Amino acid sequence: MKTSARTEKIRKILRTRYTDVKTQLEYNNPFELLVATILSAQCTDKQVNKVTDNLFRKLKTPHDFATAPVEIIEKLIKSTGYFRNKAKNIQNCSRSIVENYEGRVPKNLEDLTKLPGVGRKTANVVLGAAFGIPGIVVDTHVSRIAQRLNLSDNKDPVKIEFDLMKIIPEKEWNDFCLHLIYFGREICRARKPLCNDCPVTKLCDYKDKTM
DNA sequence: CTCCCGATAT
DNA sequence: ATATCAGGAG
Repeated sequence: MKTSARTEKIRKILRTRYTDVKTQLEYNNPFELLVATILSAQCTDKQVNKVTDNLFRKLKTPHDFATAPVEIIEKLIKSTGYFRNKAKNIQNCSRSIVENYEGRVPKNLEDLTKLPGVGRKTANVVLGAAFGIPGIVVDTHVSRIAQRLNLSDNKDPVKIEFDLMKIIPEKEWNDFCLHLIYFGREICRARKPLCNDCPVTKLCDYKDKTM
């Protein structure tokens, strides 16, 4: 089967299975989403929501985060892991937003990725969810599934990003990645993927070796 | 490449 | 005990 036809079928199956997808992160504005996404590195969304609920009650604006003692931020986000790096990054990120962007989260990839602690994955999450700007979000799920479904031969996240950009219509970029993420959590899990329950198994050559 | 790092599932 | 969780920086 041609790659495009196979990709089309995969997209359709996932689209049908997962309607109305969105990030599980809880936020009230672009800045909160940025902070929540930085916190979500190597951490579940659920765990992030647990701390941001309280965090955003104590600290609201970029200015609040820029001027708070970093130890306070560390304490508030500790349970998300990597708390020293994340606290420092969130603070420096907030300072940059205050100093360089008039207190507003920039709306383009180039400026976003200049912020400390913000890579392409985080930037694309914010662009997509907060501003409706299309982007391919390559996280651990997207990376894993792109390889299992043979949508990309590459292991480098940036190369995967560009591979997917070529085979997915731009308007679908955000939803497609969310579909893969939902699919990755439910079926195509890192450990013990549920190949027997998989809706795209006929389009997939990957077979779970642990079964 | 290594380091950062707590919570959870298996 | 170990792998993994919507990664990024040095």
